[in-house]
Parts: sequence; structure tokens; C-alpha cells
Amino acid sequence: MDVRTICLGILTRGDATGYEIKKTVEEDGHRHFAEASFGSIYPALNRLTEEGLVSVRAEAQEKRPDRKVHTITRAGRRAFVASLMEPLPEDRHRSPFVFAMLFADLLPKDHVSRMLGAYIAHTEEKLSRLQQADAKPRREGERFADGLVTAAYAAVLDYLRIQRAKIETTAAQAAE
Amino acid sequence: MDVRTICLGILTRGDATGYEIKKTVEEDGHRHFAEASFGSIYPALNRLTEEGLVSVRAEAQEKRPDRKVHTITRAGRRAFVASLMEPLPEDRHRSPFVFAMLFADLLPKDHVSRMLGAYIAHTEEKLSRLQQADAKPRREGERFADGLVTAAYAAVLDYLRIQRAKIETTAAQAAE
DNA sequence: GTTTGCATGTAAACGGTTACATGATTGG
DNA sequence: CCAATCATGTAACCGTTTACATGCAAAC
Repeated sequence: MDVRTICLGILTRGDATGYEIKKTVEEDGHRHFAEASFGSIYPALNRLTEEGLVSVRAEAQEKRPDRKVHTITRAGRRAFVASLMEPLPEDRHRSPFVFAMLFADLLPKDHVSRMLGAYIAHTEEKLSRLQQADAKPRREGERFADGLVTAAYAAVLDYLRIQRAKIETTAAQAAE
Repeated sequence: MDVRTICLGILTRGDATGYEIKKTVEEDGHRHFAEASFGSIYPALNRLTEEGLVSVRAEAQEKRPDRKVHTITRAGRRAFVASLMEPLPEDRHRSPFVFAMLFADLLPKDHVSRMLGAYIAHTEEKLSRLQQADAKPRREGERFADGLVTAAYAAVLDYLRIQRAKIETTAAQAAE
């Protein structure tokens, strides 16, 4: 999803500054399937404002840049819903880790082992944060999304734990 | 993974033209976690050649551009292994579908239903092609990667089938 | 005392995609 | 007859990341 649409979506849930949008995208409810950096959020918000899909009010602050609080307009809401209604781009998944595992036979065994360990730990951590998030009440859409991501991660973890030994055996035994 | 590294990796399995590399990346063994287009493969291959990580021999063909068959060099192999040994970039997953589900409450119920149906069908298709691929013998790394992707898709499908009704209920009942 | 949080923005660079150009052959 | 396969390449464009600029306050 492009940053434009991400911004609009987050603003349907309430007013926000660019800074707050960034924080929201980094939360577990979003970060597993969407991304946006400052460098793309701020220009997107300005363009959206020019186009009348968003309005801004500046809140003055001392010794700090003004907070620019953005509100989605009625036109913005319409545009957002319309963009969700037209054919969605396909999912895109990139995993350097899985790609690397394709070539386990070319890598030293202990390195493969470390990669697996790190990836498993990393996935466990994501899972446990998702499960914490599951406690507090959320909109149904968020519950659904978190649940889906949780199911996927849990399945991957299961697989990794069971198959780990087998792929490690494939690795080159010694070597540089 | 950048296209450079993808090209090198595929070439460790045998000589290939840019065209063949593209085809390989599009196969089930790769496409679920790596991508590359012609516009990035051809320049990458040329740069790799300049750098001495790859060598080329042109095979003349009538009425068609020469096949430029690329072979990875010893330096190329070393560079490839080295790139897999240094800290891997994180996985990146983008799912416009899951993002859209976050806002199911803003969309007409029948549209949400269609989106779910399409996504489920799409995932089923991926799964069945992976399971077919599972029949023919492959390198252990490929078996591992396919298995992992299969496990993830299967879990997602399960979740979708069970939760579908619940998220549909969340959708706005009527109209645009 | 250093890191983190708050808060905005720009410019350059990067990596990649899309569309185009070219064109024969084979299969449906 | 049209679509797909084979085969390479370029140029324009696009969205994004990275680094920079600025700077106080609070927490550790």
C-alpha cells in the first residue's frame, strides 16, 4: 500500500501529526504488513492537503516546530474508500533469510545454525508482542489482522523448530 | 535481497541468461520471497561482469538477439557467500489486503466478502502449486524454503476460513 | 552525560519498475 | 489470428530511504 493511502487510513481513525502516523505504522497493528518513513509521510501529507483530502491546523509550540495536526476531509474519506474498492495490489514478501537458506549448502554449518537461531528468536519476539497486544480491546479489523499475522508467525516458528536440524545438516561442514 | 545477489545465487546453480534468471525467480522456489524484473536483471548482470564476478559468452542465434550465457566466477562465488554471511536485511512484508481488512467497517459488506473470497482462492492456488512442486526432487534448501512458505500459507488459509464470517459482520451493511 | 522522545522538513541518492523497441517461432 | 516464448536492452519515472538540519526536555 502506498504511503498516501496509509496516511488516509490512519486519519480515518482520528486526527494526527506526521510524527504520530509514523508511530502508528510502527505498532504491531500495522508494521507486519505496511511501512512508511518520515521522508515519505511528510510529503504525502502535504500533497494530500493540496488536493483537499486532508486539512491541517497548526498548533504552536514553544521551542519546537509547530504540531501540524491533520484531519481527513469528507473528500478524503471518499477517496480512501474508493482506493480500497479498486483491485488491490498483490502482496509482496521479501525474505533475505529464506533466500539465504536456499544456499545453506554453500555456508559453514555453524553460521547457518546462528542464522536459524537469530531468526527464530526474532520471530518469537514478534509473536509475543502480538499476543500482548491481543489483550487490549481493539477494532475488529485490527483483531483480524493481528490474528492473521499471529497465525502465520506461529506456523513459521513451528516449522523452523522441527526442520532446523535437517537444514543444518545440509550446510558445508567446515570452511571459511 | 537485492537483484545483484539474487543473480549471483541463481548462477551458483548453473550458467544462465538474464531471461532464464527471470524465469527461475518466477518459479515457486523463489517468487514467494524474492523478486526481480528484466529492467533490474540486465543492468545487474552487466555490472557484475564488469566487476569480474561473472563471465559471459555470447551464443549467436539467427533472427534473435545473441544468448548471453553467464557463468559465476570464483570471485563471484566468494562475494556471494560473503554477502550471505553478513547481517541479512530484515524481512519485508506488504499486504494491501490485510491493510484493507483493517478498515472493513468502512466498506460495503458484499465487497469485503468478495475480497476475502478472492484472497482465499488466490492463496489456495499458490498452495496447490507449491504442493505439486513438492513432488519432484530438489535441493534441501529449496525443500526447506518451499516447506516454510507452505506452512505459512496453510496457516493463513486456515485462519481465513475460520474468521471470515466474523470480519464480514463488521463491514458496513449497505452501500457505498 | 547520553539516549530517547518530540517535531518538521528537504535533498540527494538509490533501487527498482514500467513501458518501449525489435522480431521470429510455435502453439492453441 | 492471437498469445506466448524466446531474448536483450534502455530511458523515464517512481516511491522510498538516508542523511542532514534544528533543538529542547526528560529520563536513565
